[in-house]
Amino acid sequence: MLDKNYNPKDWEENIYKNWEAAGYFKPSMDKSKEPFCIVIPPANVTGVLHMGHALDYTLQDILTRYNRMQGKNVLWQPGTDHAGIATQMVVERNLAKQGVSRHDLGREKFIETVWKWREESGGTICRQLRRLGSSCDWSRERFTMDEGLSRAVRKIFVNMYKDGLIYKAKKLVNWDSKFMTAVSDLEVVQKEAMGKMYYYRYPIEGEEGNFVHIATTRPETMFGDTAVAISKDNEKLKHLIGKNCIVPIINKVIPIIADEHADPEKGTGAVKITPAHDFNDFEVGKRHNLPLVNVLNPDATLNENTPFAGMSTMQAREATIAKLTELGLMDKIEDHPMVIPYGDRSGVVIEPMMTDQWFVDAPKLAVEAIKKVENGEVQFLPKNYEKTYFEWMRNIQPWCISRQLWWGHQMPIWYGPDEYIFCEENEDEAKSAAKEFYGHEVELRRETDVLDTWFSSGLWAFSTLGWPDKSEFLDTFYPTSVLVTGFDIIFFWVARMMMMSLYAMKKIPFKTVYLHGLVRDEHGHKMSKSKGNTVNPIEMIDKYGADALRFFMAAMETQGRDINMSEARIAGYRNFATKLWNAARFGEMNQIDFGADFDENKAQGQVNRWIVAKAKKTTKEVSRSLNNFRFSDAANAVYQFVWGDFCDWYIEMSKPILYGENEIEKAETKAVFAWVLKRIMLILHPFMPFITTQIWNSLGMQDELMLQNWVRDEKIDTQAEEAVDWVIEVVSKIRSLRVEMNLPAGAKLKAYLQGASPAKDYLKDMDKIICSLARLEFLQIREDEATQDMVQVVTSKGVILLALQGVMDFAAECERLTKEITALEHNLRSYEAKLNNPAFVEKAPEKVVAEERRRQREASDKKKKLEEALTIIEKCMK
RNA sequence: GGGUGUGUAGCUCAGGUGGUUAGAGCGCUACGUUGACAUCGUAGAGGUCACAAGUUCGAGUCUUGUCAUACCCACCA
Repeated sequence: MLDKNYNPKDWEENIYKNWEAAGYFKPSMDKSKEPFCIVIPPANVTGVLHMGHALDYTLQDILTRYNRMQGKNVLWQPGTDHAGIATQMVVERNLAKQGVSRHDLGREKFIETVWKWREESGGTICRQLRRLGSSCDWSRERFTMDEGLSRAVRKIFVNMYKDGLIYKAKKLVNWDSKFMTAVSDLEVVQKEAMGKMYYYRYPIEGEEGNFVHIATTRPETMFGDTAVAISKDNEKLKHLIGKNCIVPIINKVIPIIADEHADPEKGTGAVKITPAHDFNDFEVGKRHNLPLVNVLNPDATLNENTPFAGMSTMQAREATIAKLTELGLMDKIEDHPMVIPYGDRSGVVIEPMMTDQWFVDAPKLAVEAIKKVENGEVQFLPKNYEKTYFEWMRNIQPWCISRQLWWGHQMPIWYGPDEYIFCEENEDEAKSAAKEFYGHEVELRRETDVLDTWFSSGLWAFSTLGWPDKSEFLDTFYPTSVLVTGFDIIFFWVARMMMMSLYAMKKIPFKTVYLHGLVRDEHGHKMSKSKGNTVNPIEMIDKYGADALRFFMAAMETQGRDINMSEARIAGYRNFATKLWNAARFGEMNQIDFGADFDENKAQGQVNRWIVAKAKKTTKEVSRSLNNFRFSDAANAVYQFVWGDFCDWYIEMSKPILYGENEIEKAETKAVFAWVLKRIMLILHPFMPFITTQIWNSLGMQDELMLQNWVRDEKIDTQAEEAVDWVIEVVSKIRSLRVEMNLPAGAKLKAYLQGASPAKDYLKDMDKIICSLARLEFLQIREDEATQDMVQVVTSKGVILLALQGVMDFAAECERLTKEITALEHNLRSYEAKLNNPAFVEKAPEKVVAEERRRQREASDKKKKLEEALTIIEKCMK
């Protein structure tokens, strides 16, 4: 039995528990079935569910449930990510509240704390995923730092190192001075800001009063200058090339060199070269063999190579300018728009810094990864993201994978006494390798750096399936079927997965990449905590049910475009669920037996045949749309069928039969009703798994809905469609006329059909239905002419004549209409006068004028309508 | 500087290969408690499909340009 009201909160969580307990999310592992697999984009363990997750996971669950219902062997592989920097940051912040720093604890204790913290709060996002209805196989849940995945990370690392694809190098990298670690290019965000350009001059060595003028946005780095560059094409300045100049304050002599990096058009044409703190200067330095002078400490304060050791860069900048001014070397300071790099997590300015770091040879790995997309083995949807992917991959830089953090996969690298590198999967192997190398046992020192989180995420498609061990799951499900993720993650994750998977497996990780957009607020602004415009999906679920939120996501998802949040719309889909709930209750109240088998092809009644055809058409449309990842088309097709065809028309049309005397018709209609409702449960289930299961179970169905088979390749009987579509047309037109002519709502009209076949034939079966829906006393066929008191309703298949005699008082109505028309005419005159007044039109605000025009148009339209009605009535009176 | 989107009803958005009268939800107006449902029903108002030119028998849809707007990448001494 169904409750009187639709209250999803009462049973959603319970239904989920039953599914999970029964093991329905596990793949069948039936070898004869086609495999289908999605690996979940691992959520940050520290995270809580946001709208982006809700979208991402809803789409995946729809695909998972749909394919499961296709009878495939389906695995949705879940898991979470250790999210190095993000997690370490959260735990450090927690510790700070107790006045403890990670250094107080030491590395080992700190990592213990992180693990403990994960145990306590790490399950949140997975619990929230369950609230959404996600049918992933939780028994296979993985974590990027669990034992198996850590082993995969070490193995890949060792292999790549030995293949020369991972190497250590002293390079200029992006340095985050808050976390005191290197970060990759992708973790740096460029922000525009108004800064200052400082113009000052360096004296030329041995030429009193001669200077080279330079311009810079970062004067405090001048202590790291090891040259000044000028273009050899710079006619004005090229005479200085070859001379030396003096860095003031520290009085250091540096050469003036020729380099094309110095654009004569920019700045002063002469550039100070600071190879240790600028990516361009670094390249210049390499070309000219310039020494590197580091002027910063890891926390971005100035070091002892400068006169301002210990100062922050901003303090040092001021001090430098003050000193230069004192020395009389400042020329000018100008406002200058510039782009400053910030750490995406730390929010502090990123400094290019010379350090020892580890790199993956991404340019080499990219070659295959590009090819597989070019040749179509991997397809991006929407397709234009392939261009973005190519663009990035073809210009890819070596990937800095080492992080000077504590939380993460410590690199499997050991150093011998002479710093010789041993890269092995564990300490024992490293030791024996060292023993072999040195001829005796030695003390080894392990590398303290950890790996970029995305290194382990990059292995996700195969590591979660059991790699490097032999695994039935790996054999069955790799390559996976489709990857669903946000477009913002293409570089971070999709590209890395392509490269790592192709390296490790020699096979693509997935066949299709479906990229969706961002969920924005209702006005299209990006959601952010600082703006305070975030919406919590769990709150939406509490308020409207998970099904409503899911359906919203599906219905809004078109071709990967961004989605604007709309609570009103979610409420609308809750209403849709209520509507369906009540339709099911209607069936229940009419003692419909849902358990009985029925061959829908045997239905005789027009209306029954019609709804069966519509149901099959909708099924086909949903299949076709989901096969092509057209989520909104699929959702809208079901929505329109359930609310429009089934509730608005079929239920109303079946009432006269259900309440009538014809037992044969009644029995068939009940059977068809049951068949259609069950079909709705089936095709709606991927979108709204909770309500469909609840109704299914409440109606006494024994088998589990989510394991039912989807129906394919049905014959659709299109013959019945035309008849019922005409009935709908007739009823709609009569209803319109009733309102337009102001007929009393309860008045029963006499109606006659003037028409030939097929309308006449349709009438045989359906006059009762038309009468009931259009509130007619009767509808008969009439061959002779219409009498005066009749109005014509023209339909596509014949004319319906409505007899108005006795329904309304013609004289009174005539008087009412005339009065109303007179009043409107009066109004129209006043609008016209106003709008013809040039003073009004020119001086009044545009809005007011437009409003006046709108009123005028409205009044004029209404007048026309009333006049038409009056004409009809006058005719009737004759 | 290079690239990718978007611009359709008051609001938020749909409109694969060009084809009757351009759709939906919300909002709005009028009416309505008829034996599933007021979380509802019936009817209705509301659009120069950003602008301009072109291709075509026919353009919201294709081409070119303009304007507006969002994002991505790179660079900026």
